[in-house]
Amino acid sequence: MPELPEVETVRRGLAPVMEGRRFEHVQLNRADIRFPFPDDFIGRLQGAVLERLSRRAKFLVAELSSGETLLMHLGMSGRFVIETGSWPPDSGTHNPKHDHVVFTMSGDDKTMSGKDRPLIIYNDPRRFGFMELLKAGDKGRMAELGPEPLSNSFSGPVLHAALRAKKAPIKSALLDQRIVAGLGNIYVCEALYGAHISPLRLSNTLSEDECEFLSADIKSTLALAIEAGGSTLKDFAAVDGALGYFQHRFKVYDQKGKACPDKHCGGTISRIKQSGRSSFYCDMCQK
DNA sequence: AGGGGGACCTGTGCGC
DNA sequence: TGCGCACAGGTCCCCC
Repeated sequence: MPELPEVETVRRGLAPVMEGRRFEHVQLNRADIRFPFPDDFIGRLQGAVLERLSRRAKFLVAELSSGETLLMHLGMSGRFVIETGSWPPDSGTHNPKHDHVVFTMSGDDKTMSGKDRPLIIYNDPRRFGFMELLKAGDKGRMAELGPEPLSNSFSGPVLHAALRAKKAPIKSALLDQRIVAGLGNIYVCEALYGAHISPLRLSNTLSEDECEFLSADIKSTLALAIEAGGSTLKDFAAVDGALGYFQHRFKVYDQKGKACPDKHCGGTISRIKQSGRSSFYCDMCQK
């Protein structure tokens, strides 16, 4: 999926065409993606105003005037495309085969005529994404999330405390959304490289200092990626189709066989499997 | 109870 | 060119 920086980039792209607008029409092209859509999904959305679009970890969180909250998760290959007019889009800019949800938002009367209302199209070839509608106070699938990495609730001491009782490799622990919420495979690899920590290290062996470095590196890696507009991967594009460019800055992710970016190191980036997923690292400078 | 592996899907890129 | 396999950003569920 889109990891935290990509979801934040999507949020920033969607906010101007969704916040303060009413769901005039909701179209579902199938009954389920990863999970079935909520009961009466269309009826509960149509007519409601999307008051605020925020983000928690990798979830998009839309607060509605009805009092309910729409959660949207992009899974591995979900993306949003903004169009105007009617579905299917006639622009030919994308294949509508995997368009699963189409939101037609109310127009801004000052600048848009009726037929120019924004269409927000959810496209997801692998269908690992999902949407939930929550009543007030219900956190749904966000219930177990750990601290938001860019907030003050996440720090070296907080990380150290969370890792203390964990025996799993640090790579697995950082992917565990209960430890810290929003990291995925790419940014875990990148942050561990920055902190000079091997993905193979067992979580409970990290010192307080190492946790301080690691938490700082997680924050800086994510902040830099958000600033760059999210990474561009095969299945990800910013909602307006603009390409991000953080991919050109990956130091280790998908860099197997390349020289360690640290000129003084002289190591080579390896790829190993951990819990069925690829880890990229330099065994010369990550210990 | 924590942790590892498989499942859920489609698409792409590679080697033969 | 075509086929088959490996692999892909995430999460959930089952089993040890």
